[in-house]
Amino acid sequence: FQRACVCASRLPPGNMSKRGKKNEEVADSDNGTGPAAKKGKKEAEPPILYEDPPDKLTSKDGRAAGLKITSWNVDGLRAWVKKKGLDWVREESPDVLCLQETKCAEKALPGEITSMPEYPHKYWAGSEDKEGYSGVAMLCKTEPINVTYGIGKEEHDKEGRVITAEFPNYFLVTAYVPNASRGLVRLDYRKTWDVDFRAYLSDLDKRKPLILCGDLNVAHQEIDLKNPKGNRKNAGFTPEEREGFTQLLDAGFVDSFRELYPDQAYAYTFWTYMMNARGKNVGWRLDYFVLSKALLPSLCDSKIRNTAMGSDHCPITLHMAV
Amino acid sequence: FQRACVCASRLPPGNMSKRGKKNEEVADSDNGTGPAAKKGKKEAEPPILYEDPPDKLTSKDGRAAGLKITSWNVDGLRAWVKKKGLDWVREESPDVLCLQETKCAEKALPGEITSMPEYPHKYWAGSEDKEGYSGVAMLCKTEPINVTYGIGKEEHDKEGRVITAEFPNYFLVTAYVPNASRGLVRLDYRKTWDVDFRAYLSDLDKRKPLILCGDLNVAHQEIDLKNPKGNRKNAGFTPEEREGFTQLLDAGFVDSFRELYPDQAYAYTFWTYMMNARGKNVGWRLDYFVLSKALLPSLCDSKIRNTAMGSDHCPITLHMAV
DNA sequence: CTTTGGAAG
DNA sequence: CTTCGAAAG
Repeated sequence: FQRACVCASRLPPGNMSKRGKKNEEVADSDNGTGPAAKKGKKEAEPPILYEDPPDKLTSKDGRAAGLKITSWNVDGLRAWVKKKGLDWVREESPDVLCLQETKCAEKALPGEITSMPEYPHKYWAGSEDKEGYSGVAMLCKTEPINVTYGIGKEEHDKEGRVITAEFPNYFLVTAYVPNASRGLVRLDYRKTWDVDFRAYLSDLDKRKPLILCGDLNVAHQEIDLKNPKGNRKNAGFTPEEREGFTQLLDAGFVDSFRELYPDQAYAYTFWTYMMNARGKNVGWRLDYFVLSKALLPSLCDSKIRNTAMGSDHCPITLHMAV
Repeated sequence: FQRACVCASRLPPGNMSKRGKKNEEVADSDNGTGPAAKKGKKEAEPPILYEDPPDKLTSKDGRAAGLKITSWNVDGLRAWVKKKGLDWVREESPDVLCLQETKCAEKALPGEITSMPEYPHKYWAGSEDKEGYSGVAMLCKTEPINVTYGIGKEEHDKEGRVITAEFPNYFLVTAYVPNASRGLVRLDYRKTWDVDFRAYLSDLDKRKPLILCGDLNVAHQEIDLKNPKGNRKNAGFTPEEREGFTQLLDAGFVDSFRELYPDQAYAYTFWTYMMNARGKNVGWRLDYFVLSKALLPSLCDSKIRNTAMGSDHCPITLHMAV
């Protein structure tokens, strides 16, 4: 049942050759190492999988994890519910559940989730214009002090992309960052978003440290996707989007997974449904827990739950000793 | 497995009461006879089903059936193929198979049907403007003398609704007649169609007798649908559409099923997918084999294959001694 | 490849 | 309720 693979190399993949197709998001084979990498047909090399290690439940300074947050781009809440996503959530049982790409108006939400007693405090944001587009949600076991929607800029706040919850010791922000789209037709908008979103987070951070989670729609470095060479001109791995993420970190934030596992390759959170990408682990790390530096001492673990099915993204989970 | 019911009353249903809803196409219960027909909630009366009698394979004048034609509105050829519609067809094995609402461009046809060796002669007509709309097909074991598309009037021939095949002793016409639509927004067009289509058939009939089959999108008389009272203002049972069919018959044609079974109620070929209409046999007879009067002596049987699944219509089959 | 709402039935 | 193509990812 569980994917095999134990000894994933700790180094990023080597030379990526002959991109084939045109500008598709993932290359089909393109692992290009070893004797099987011949010129002709693709050789069906065994995929290099990634097995997330057991959860570490203490911080560096020895405090016990007391806060568990899960984030999942569900790619359509209703389909995801039908595919038993909520069963997995009940098993995982995080204190806070953050969802992206719900694609569902609040009035069309399935009863299975609106009636979930484990999470009495539920917050929904949907796209105001296009039904069934974008949308994020936050479900909490304990009630936040305050909850806000959007990032305070009219031009960004009509697509249901951000929910911010204030808790006593931190802000929790969940976000579904705009996709630059095929042909990068929305890259200019994305750059504006990145600037404004970073400003929003920096302002919050002045008041209280924050945890940002969600689908940030960028693979930061080459190690964060299977086929970096072939995707430099594709949405999610353009220099502009990568630079946006770098600038976010430079503003005083930390990529929790990369902080803990600086050299871990093949660890992805998204695989296109096309070309059996997930079966071959041809993926991207697009989903993150980003922390204010002040929260770093409380970080226990940052997990990638890549055996959980129900979407083209897998869930990620954060353990904090707060 | 097979639907029960043997003793369906030979009389049309009695008083239809309290229409409920607004102008939905089928009423939910509304059978309104017997002691269970009380004022309040619907009582879940057992549905009156219809079991088609065994095929009669000789004509009145004692000749053996030698031609078998099946007509089926498949409501989307690709979905119908996935639902094993072709398995049923292979079992039925008609000499000619006529399909309506294929909703499929010729280049998108599934290989399962384009490669079917039992039918070497295949003819396709699709909507020229809207992909995935309308469309009819005819598959033949033996090659027709000639095949034409449409009814020879520009204004009607862009939606892939008619194929005419000429055989030595008859024309075979398959048609998907335009639906008058919700709110009867296309009833005016339908009336024009009915006039022109009737003229087309009359012209053909002067040359050689014809068999017309397909989804004619009208229930002719009250006996031809479960809820006549409630549907007088709905597409498929307006006075105008019914009169169109009457005028067709007056032009020298015969409704083969009604000819053989003049009083058979509850015999339907279409049930809306909504409200479990098929399970309750709340249906309409919309699919017909209509014959030139000259072919009446050759009529053996006109069947309703209402156990065949895969569409919101069931197939119908004609046996002729030609 | 898969989700969604929209048109059509 | 179910089909389909479109937009989006």
